[in-house]
Amino acid sequence: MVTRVIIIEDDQTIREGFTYLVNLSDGLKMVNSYASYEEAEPYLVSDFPDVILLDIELPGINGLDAISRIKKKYPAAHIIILTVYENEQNIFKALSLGASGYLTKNTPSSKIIESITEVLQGGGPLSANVAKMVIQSFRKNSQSPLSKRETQILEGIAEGKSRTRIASELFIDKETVKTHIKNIYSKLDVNSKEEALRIARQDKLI
Amino acid sequence: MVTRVIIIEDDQTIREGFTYLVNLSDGLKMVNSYASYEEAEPYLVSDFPDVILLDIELPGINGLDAISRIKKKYPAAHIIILTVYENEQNIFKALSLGASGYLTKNTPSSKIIESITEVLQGGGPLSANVAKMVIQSFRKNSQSPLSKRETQILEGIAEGKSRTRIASELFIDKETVKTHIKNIYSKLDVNSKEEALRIARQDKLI
DNA sequence: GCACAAATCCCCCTAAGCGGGTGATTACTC
DNA sequence: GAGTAATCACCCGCTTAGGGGGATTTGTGC
Repeated sequence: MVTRVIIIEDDQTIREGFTYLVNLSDGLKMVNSYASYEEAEPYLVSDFPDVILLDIELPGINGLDAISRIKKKYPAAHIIILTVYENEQNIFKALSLGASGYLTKNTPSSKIIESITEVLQGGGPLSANVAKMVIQSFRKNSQSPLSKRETQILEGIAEGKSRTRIASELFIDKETVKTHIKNIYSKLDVNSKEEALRIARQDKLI
Repeated sequence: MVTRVIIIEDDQTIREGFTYLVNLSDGLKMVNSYASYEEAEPYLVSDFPDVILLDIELPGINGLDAISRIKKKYPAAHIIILTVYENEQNIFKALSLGASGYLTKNTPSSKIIESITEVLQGGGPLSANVAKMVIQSFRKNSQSPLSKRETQILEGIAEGKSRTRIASELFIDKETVKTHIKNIYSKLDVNSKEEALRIARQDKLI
C-alpha cells in the first residue's frame, strides 16, 4: 500500500522540496501539489490523500480555515501543518481544529518523513501525545530567562549569522545586537558564542 | 532477503556510525564489526557477508592486503573501501585487487546506503563503470591549476577552518598559508573564500 | 509616581580574522 | 637560467567578536 500525500503551500521551492523528499521514501507518494487551498479543493476527493501537508500562512483562505473545510469535505485525511513561525497560538488552534501534527519548514528531512509515518500509525486528530509534544517543544518560550528579542538574536547566532547581518535582518543597530548579546551572555553566565549555544541547546532555550 | 554487511574499521566512532546507518535501512543488516582484519578473519565465513566495508588505513594487516586475503578466503563478498584520504594510488590498487567501490568517511549517509545497494545490483569486481567513475571523480587532481599544497589548503578552507588553524595543522606558518591563499585567489581569479570555493566546486578542484 | 525590565543606541578598548600589496629564500625541474 | 612550488616577513585597511562603560524610551506592576 502506498501512502498518498498532497501538499498545499504557496512557496514553490518548499513545495518542490517536500515533493522530492516524499517521493524518495518507499511507501510514500506525492500525488499532487497546490499553491492555495482554493486550487486544491476541487481535487481533494479524487486525489484520495492519506496525508495533507498544509501551510498555515496561505494566501486567500488561510491554513486554519482550510483545516475546517478539509475536515468537513474529506475527514479521512491526516493534516500536518507546515509553518515558518513557531507561533504557539496558531499551532494550538490548528491542532484543536483537527490537525495531527506540525512541522517547521526547516525541519531536517529525516524528521519530516518520520513525522508523516508517525501520524499515519498512531495519533488520531489531536492525540494527547501530540499536544504534549507541542507543549514540550514550547517549554523553551515559557521558562526561558531570555527575552523574546534575546531568543531571536540567539537563534540568529545559532544559524551562523554575524551581528551585522542579524542587525539588518531585524532592522536594528549593530550596537543593539551587541547589547543583547552581552545581556544573553550575562544571563547564561558565558562569554562566547559557542558556550552560549551549548547552554541554550542544553536547556532548550532555542 | 536481508543483505548481510560487516565492517572492518579501527575507529570505533566510524564503526558505530556505519552500523547505525546500515541497520536503519530496510533490507540491510550489520551482522558484525571488527577493529582489524586479524580480528575479522576467523568469522568471515560464518558471518556470511554480502558486503564488507573495509578501511584502507588499518593497523596490522592493511586494507589492501586484506582485500587479497578476503578474495581468497571468501570471494563471494563485495568489498567497499572506506578511506579518509582520497588517494588515487590506493583506490586504484584496491579496485584492481577486486574491491567493488569506495566511500570517503564523510560521505553523506544517503549516499552510503545507495552505494551499498548499487554495488550489490550492478558491478562485479572492478566493473568498467566504477573505474570510470573513479577516474571522473579524480579528474580534479589531474588538470587542476592548483598545486598540491594549494589544494590541501583550499580543502581546509572548505571545511571552515581559519588560516591559523590550517597553518598549525600543516605545521607551517600563518603567513605561508596566506601566501598560498593569495596564489589560489590569483589562479582562480577571485577575491574571497566564498568565490574560491564556488569556482573550485564547480570545476571539481576539491 | 517609582522601580524594573526590555529594547534601543552611543562611546571606549583589545584581539583575531581576512584580503591586498610587496618583498624574500630555498629547492627542484625543464 | 627561467619557472614553479613552498616557505616566510613585513606593510596596510577592514570586519568580527568580546569586554567595559554609559544613555534613552517604553511599558508593566506595585
